[in-house]
Amino acid sequence: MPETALPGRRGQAARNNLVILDAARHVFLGDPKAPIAHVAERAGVGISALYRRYPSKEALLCRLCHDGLRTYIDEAEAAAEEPDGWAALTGFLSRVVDADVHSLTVHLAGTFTPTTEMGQDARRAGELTARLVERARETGRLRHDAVTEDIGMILECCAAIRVDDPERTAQLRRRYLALLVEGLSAGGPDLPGPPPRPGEMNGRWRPS
Amino acid sequence: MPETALPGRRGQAARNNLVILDAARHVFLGDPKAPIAHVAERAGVGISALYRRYPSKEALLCRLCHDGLRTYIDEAEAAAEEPDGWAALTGFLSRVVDADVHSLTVHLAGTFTPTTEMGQDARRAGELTARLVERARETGRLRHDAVTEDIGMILECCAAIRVDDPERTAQLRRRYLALLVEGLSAGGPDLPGPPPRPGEMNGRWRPS
DNA sequence: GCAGACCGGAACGATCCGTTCCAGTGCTAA
DNA sequence: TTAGCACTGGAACGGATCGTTCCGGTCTGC
Repeated sequence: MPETALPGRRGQAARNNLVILDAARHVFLGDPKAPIAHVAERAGVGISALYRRYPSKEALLCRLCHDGLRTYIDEAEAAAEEPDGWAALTGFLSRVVDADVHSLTVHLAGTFTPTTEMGQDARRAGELTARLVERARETGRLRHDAVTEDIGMILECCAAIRVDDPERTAQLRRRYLALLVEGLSAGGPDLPGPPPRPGEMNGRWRPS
Repeated sequence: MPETALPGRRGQAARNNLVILDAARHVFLGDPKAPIAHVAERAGVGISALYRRYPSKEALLCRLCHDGLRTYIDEAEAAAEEPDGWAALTGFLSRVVDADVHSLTVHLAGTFTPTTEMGQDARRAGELTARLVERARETGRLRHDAVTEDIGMILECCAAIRVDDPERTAQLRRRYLALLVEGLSAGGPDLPGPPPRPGEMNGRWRPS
C-alpha cells in the first residue's frame, strides 16, 4: 500500500499530496467559491501545506479542472470502444455523471485563466462527444433532433441535483439522467425551440 | 398608464416601488447573493430608496421569495381548473419554468428566516403539486414510478439551464423541460434508485 | 415660502479570504 | 549524537466586499 511507502516527514508530504487533492476536489465540488481554508481544514493540514504545493488558489483550481477534463476525455475514449453506439453514449453519460466531472470542469471554469493545453483538451473533449452523438444517431435510437450540445446541457441538469448526502446525490442524479435519456430516445414529438448552439453555454470559460 | 398616475415626488415614489421590485427580481434571479447595490443601480435609484421601503436586505429577499411562492400557488390553482390531468401537469410545469419561479423560491430560501405564513404557503404549494401529480397519474400518461417530489427536482434541473440572454435561456429551458416530460411519460423502463423523499431537497430552507 | 417626505451616494464598520510569515517538529546524514 | 533542513500548523496581515447609516440636497403640497 503506497500510503506507508515512505515513513516520516517525506511520507507525510507524499500522503498530503493526495489528501489535499481529495479534499480540494470534495470542497470545490460542493462550493466552487469555497475559501481555501476549508480545503486545508478538511484535509487536516495547515494552510502552508497547500501553498507549498500550489502557488495560489487559482493554480489549485486549474489543476482540479484540468484533471476533470482529462477524466471526461478518458471516459469518452473508453466509450468509443463500446460497439453499440447507443450503449456507448448512455454509458458514457452515466459514468460522467457518477464521477461528477461536470462540477469540476464547467463550474470551475472562469475562476482562473485557462492554459492553452486546457483549451486543446477542451476541443478534443468536444470532438469525442460529437463522435459519440453521431454514433448514437446512427443506431436510430437517438431522437433525430438531438444535437451534440445537448449533452453538455444534460450534464448541467444532472449536476444541479444535489442533496447533503453524496451517495444519495449520486442516486438521484442517476434517476434524472434516466429520465433525460428516456427523453432522448427516438419516438417523441419534436423538441421546441432552436437547439443549443456551439459554445452557447461557455460564458463561464471567459477569463471573467 | 399607471406610471403617470401621480406626478412629482409622490409619483416617483410609487413608480420606484415597482422599479425596485422588478430590479431586485432580475438581479437576484441571476445571482442570489448579489449585493444590494446592484439592485439600486439596475433600478436607477439610490440606496436610500431601497432602505426606505425594506428595513434590510433580508426583508427584500423574503418579499421576493414569498411573491414567487404565491405565483407558484396561483399557477397550480389555475392548472387545477384544466380538465385533462396530463395537460394540467405539463402546462403547469411550462408556466412555472417560464416564470422562473424556482429561482425565486428555492434558490432564495435559506438566505432569510422564513415567516410562518410562508411555511403555510409552502405546505399548500406541496399539496397542490401532489394533487396535480395524482390527477396526471390517473390519466395513465404519467409513468407509474413518478412521485410528487420528482416535480421539484425537474424544476431544479430546468433552473440550472442559464445563458446570458434571458429569452434564449427560456427557449433552452423549454427544450429540456420537453425532454424531461417525455421521460415522465409512461412506457419507459423503471427509473433507477429510490425516488426522492419528501423534504429531501429542503436543506436550503433551514434557517442556516 | 416652508415643513417635511424623499432622494442620491459617500462613509463606516464588520466580515471574509488569499497570502505571507514564523516558530516548532522530527527526519536524515555525517 | 547532533546540525541542518524539509516540512508543517496556524496566527497575522492587507485588501476587497457589502450591508447599513448618515447627511446634504431637491421637490411637493399646503
